[in-house]
Amino acid sequence: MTADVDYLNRYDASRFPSPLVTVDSVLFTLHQQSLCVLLVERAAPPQQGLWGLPGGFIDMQQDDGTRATALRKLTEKTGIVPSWLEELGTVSGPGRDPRGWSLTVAWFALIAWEDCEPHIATVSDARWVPVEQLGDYALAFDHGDIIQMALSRLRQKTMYSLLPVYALPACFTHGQLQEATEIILGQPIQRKSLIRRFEASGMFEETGESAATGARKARLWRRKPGVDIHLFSRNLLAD
Amino acid sequence: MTADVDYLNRYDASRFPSPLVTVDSVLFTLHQQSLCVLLVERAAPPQQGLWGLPGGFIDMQQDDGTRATALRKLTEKTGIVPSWLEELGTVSGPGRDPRGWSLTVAWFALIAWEDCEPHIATVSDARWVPVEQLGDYALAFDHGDIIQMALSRLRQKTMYSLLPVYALPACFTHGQLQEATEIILGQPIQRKSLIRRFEASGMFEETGESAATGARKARLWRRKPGVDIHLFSRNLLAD
DNA sequence: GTAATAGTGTCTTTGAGACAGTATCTT
DNA sequence: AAGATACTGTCTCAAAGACACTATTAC
Repeated sequence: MTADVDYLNRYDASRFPSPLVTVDSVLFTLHQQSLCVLLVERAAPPQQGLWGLPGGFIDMQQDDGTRATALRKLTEKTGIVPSWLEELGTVSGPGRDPRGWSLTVAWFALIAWEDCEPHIATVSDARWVPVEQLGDYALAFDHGDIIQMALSRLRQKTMYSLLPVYALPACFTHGQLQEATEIILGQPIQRKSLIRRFEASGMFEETGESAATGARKARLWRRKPGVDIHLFSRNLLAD
Repeated sequence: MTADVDYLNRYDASRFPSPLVTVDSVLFTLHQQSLCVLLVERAAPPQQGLWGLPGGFIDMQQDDGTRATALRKLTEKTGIVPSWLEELGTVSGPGRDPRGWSLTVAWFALIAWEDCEPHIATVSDARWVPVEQLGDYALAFDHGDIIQMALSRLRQKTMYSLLPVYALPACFTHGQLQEATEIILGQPIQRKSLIRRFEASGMFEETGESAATGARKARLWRRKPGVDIHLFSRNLLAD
């Protein structure tokens, strides 16, 4: 290892050509019965004026990993920290960015509409787009593909976990979770199955409060602090 | 988009500091009742002499993505193309490589021992290490963590797919698949459950041949050409 | 024949799907 | 009381777990 000292003294990273590295996030939320993605209008070239994912370059001074980069960019746009953030994967190649060989680390996030709505309304270059309307937008680079990757991951994971809770406010009812799950999957699910899983997951506790969202008051629940997401060994909608 | 032309003429990637980008692979195989990982002795600094994952820098002339980089490096070491290769994720940060802020795209691969054994024997700086013996090796960077990520992904995926077939030769018996699965999971599984899945997957066809691996001859199977891996909606060993 | 591995039959168990039934709230 | 939503009970169904059983080969 002492050989390293010598080597590192002579090492100059800038001598080696290296790909352009960016970090982009697919941030989902639920609003008005629709699954929405946050898009940002590109203010500078390349592809100025097109819509794309929130993201950008790594700040090597500040960021201690690409998760930090993703969080920093998302917080700039939404004003809050997403309650779920996981790595989706990378896309790379010589042709996807006109500036040259590039690599993007894509992240995938969920947020409650209620939590960020006040802030996002003030940002004119960011917009929540329902997934069904994505076709109306000219998307930059391969961001359309990345969004499709994220969508399929979101739907897959919804089948074997209660991921949709991360798109709900801190306190919520069974009915809200069912609605969120159905919007994400695009089809109705059995309430009974959902509640069975809800109990079995051990992820939640009652607040004691109840909410009058419908005719009868519904109990309110919250995530137990510090409890990890539970993965089920069977899928919902397994046919 | 015409604004891009001007912009790109003036664009010089080397003006921006960028992280060190590498691609590393965790290549698994099965040998003598053990799950093994391919390790390579580092021939040059940093961390010369330590053992690490096969990998290296992207060749921006040749590689059309990090998958190509991973394949190129694996083929150099093993002489063959792995039958399974998927992206594991990235690790990044300022402290993991002494040369500075770095990012590694990690890939995860499976190969049949029989297919690469002749070649690997001739390469003195590469070695198959049974996972139980990883503790005996001083591993470079955070390669130990990456191997653990790969191991848990491999085991997880083995629970809801027949991934272990990719660690078998082109023709194999039910018994070999069961053995492979049990080695990977580290515990016995029900042969009946495995065969039920095997049939249901639609991934395989009989060769017509049979092999005398044990007392009674066993039928030989192969993967149907062009058929994708089947994902089950329930896990094996769900307790 | 025996021993050993290959392969099948079938009962149990688990958890999702379906849906009827009861409870509680607003009007 | 009526109507709506919240919640429960319970039957069916699909696939895994368990394990006994039969089949084929080597010796």
